[in-house]
Amino acid sequence: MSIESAETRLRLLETATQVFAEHGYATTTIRMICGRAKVNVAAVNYHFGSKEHLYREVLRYARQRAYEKYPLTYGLEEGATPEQRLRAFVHSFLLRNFGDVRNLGFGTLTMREMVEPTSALDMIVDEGIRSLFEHLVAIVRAILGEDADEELVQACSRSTIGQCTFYLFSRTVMNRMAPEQQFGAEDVERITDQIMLFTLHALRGLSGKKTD
Amino acid sequence: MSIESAETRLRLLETATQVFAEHGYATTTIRMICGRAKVNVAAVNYHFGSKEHLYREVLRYARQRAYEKYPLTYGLEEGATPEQRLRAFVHSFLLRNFGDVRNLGFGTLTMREMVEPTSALDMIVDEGIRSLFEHLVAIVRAILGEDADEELVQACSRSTIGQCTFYLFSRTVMNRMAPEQQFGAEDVERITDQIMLFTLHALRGLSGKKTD
DNA sequence: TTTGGATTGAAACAAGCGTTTGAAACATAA
DNA sequence: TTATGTTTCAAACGCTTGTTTCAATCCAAA
Repeated sequence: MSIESAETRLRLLETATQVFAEHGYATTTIRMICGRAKVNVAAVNYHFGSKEHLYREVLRYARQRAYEKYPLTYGLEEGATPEQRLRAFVHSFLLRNFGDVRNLGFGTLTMREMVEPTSALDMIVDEGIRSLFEHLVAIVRAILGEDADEELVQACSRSTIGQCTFYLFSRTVMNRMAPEQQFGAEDVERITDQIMLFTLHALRGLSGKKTD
Repeated sequence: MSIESAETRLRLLETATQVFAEHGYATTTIRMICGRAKVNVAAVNYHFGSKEHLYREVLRYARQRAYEKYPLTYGLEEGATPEQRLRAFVHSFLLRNFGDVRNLGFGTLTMREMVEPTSALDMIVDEGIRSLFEHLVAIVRAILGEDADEELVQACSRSTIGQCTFYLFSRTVMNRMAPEQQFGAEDVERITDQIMLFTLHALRGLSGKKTD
């Protein structure tokens, strides 16, 4: 494979990430992607085999880049407290999913896949979401106490990540309801603070208790 | 319009609600709907004008039926406390959005519209979500205290509804990660309890404080 | 410079889409 | 029964889709 061929492939990957994120899998056409990437329509099938294969490569590509830049322990030092690790989790989650124009695609692509699953959802779950959630559960368990009821730990983990995903899923609606208050990259710090404030009060109040 | 014509129209509406909820607007074809409803493909354009007009009618229809059955004050008596009103809000939200097979469509349709907006999103926001959120904000303000910082009230409202929407948006993923623990209509009571437990501890902890 | 596989490009392909057509079937009132 | 407007139906319309074709072009090795 020549250098130029690799460049075409990469340009297709980058462009397709944007277009798939903007329009979703079904609505995106190969001609949209190729038009914006300034390559021939046959290039997708030559380099990736099909629209679906390109899409799967896009998902991998976006995820890898997002986690490289913002790992689960983003900005964390050795021997951090559970509270610090929770903050790093929330903060990196927000950054990874909509904190940067350059990896804008990842959060949107994942979100779309969750709402309108293609065959690629299993890949996303197995290669990302599962370990993400387990990471969170471990932190929540550490805060609640190691002997906390498992169902309570799970429920609190869902409540915590639910607050985070809200800013991803409800972005379009919130921006329409309160256009003066956008939720973008520059608001990540403030949102992190608010989620932490809410969550830590809840977890401390529940610490050492049983569910129901 | 004859009785049979009205029946055809209604059958199209019901069937279209299911199919749009299952596949989304773009992926759904008129032939899918008409095939399942056992009417001719021309019926959609005859009774509704176009696929898009049918879709908008479906959104109205699903919303009206869902709110009729589960209003914001579902099961609430006069003079209820803010905590009781919050519980009714969470409970009715869950029931309305995925608590019943008969109004399965509403939550899914709204969710899809939020992630992949069509021109109908403004309608959804103006005729439903805006007042829903304001209703919640009023409750949260009552719990935090009337002189609570407005930004804190807003943030806590987002954290609260974020927990609710999680069970809607992340359903596909949660069911894949833990197939033995499904989140369906029979789990609404338990989920309501868990959200309330988490949220009330957070709100009580924050009561009377300022955000920073 | 010549050769041969890799890559690109314009054009065409079959299939499926939303929509339209016009005749047939139906229902209702004179 | 006849006349009139409504509703259904099979078929076709024009268009877009993902994909394929095959000649033109490129580029490194011989």
